[in-house]
Amino acid sequence: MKEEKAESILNTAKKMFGRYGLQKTTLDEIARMARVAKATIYNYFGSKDRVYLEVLRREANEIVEKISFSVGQEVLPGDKVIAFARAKFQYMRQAINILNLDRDGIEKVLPKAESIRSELFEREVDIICSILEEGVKKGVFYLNNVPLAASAIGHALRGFELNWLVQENEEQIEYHLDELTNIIFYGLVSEKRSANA
Amino acid sequence: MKEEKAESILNTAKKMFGRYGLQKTTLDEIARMARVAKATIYNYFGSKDRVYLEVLRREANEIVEKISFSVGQEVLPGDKVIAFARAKFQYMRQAINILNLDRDGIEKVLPKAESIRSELFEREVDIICSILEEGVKKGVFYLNNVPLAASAIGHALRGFELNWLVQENEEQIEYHLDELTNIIFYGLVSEKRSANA
DNA sequence: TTTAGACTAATATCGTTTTTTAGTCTAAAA
DNA sequence: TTTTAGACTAAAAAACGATATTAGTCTAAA
Repeated sequence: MKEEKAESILNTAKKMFGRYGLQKTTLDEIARMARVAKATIYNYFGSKDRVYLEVLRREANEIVEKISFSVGQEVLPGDKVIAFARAKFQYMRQAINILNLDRDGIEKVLPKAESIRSELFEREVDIICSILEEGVKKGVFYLNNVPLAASAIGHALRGFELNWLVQENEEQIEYHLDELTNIIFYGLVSEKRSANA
Repeated sequence: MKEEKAESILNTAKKMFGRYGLQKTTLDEIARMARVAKATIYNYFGSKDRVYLEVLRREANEIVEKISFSVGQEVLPGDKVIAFARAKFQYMRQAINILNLDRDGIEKVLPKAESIRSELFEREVDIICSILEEGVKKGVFYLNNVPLAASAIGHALRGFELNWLVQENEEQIEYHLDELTNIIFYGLVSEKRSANA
């Protein structure tokens, strides 16, 4: 029941996979770096792929967790939307392996890995969905089809996510994201505006 | 001055590159399929890369042209935004090589090719920009920073573009796109709504 | 339980040979 | 003049076999 062993293995694996990728990282190296026997890794995870998938799974969970926390800090649905967007982009940075996953096009990598990626997307949409639902219930948002709207916003945010991998300047992302949330709030045709940049 | 030769070469090249990619397509094949001598291709284009880049350039131009036309058909700025989104996704389908370009992650391909891709993005943003500008001038859109808003919308649409490569069902895209434009118009906080799905 | 380490079978790497292909050239045909 | 077929070269890619790594197993000791 030495949980710390598994912990140590996964932390090391996360770093190594993040730096060198799935192929170029060997279990012998991970074992050496994590100061455990290779057999121990097999005891816990059974295969190299499952170590990798577990790393991805934890990254996804961590992101969802952190986003949920940030959203939970806010009270007003509007603030929650903004918190969501900010948190997502801030914490995505730490999910190196998930990030590399769609930098590499996903193709060659395990199908399971892609499903974790798309599951993350759906969980994000779920969070957006519940924010929107709350907003509608409170009478501050007006939407015909909440799940559809959530999904659309989710897709829109993906555009930033993927471009951001190339773009380096964090400020640019901030600006654009602010403008997008602004539009999402008030639309193009409303006179109401939040504080301008 | 036999323009038709160049035309034939480019049409054939577009098909072959689209089907087999840059690497797996040989100039000998293109020459054979286009019923011209290989030397003729070199007369016109000078190198294989330049043939490929010319194909990309034409695809980009065609898209911009078709989008501009579709947008031009509409009078109201709101309709123009919708026309833009629809046209973009409809005609992107035909730009096979540009599409493959970011399916393959762009990495391995020529740097010039990427610049054509990002140039296309900027031209699209320019179109959106002028639509928004017109809307603001006519008093139907309200925006602090038009270019920023245009860029944000452009990024948002990229999210669909990239996801759509994986998703097969065209209808889904339609639905989501409709919802997104709806949000972009009226925002989350406005009671005004267009006809619902 | 964990460990070090030996072990195997599959996979990847590497260096070499062979083939393909981008790009050039020429002389004839259009 | 321009285009063509085809020969040609140099460079890159594919094929291939030999070598080395590495995923995964097993064992006996700690």
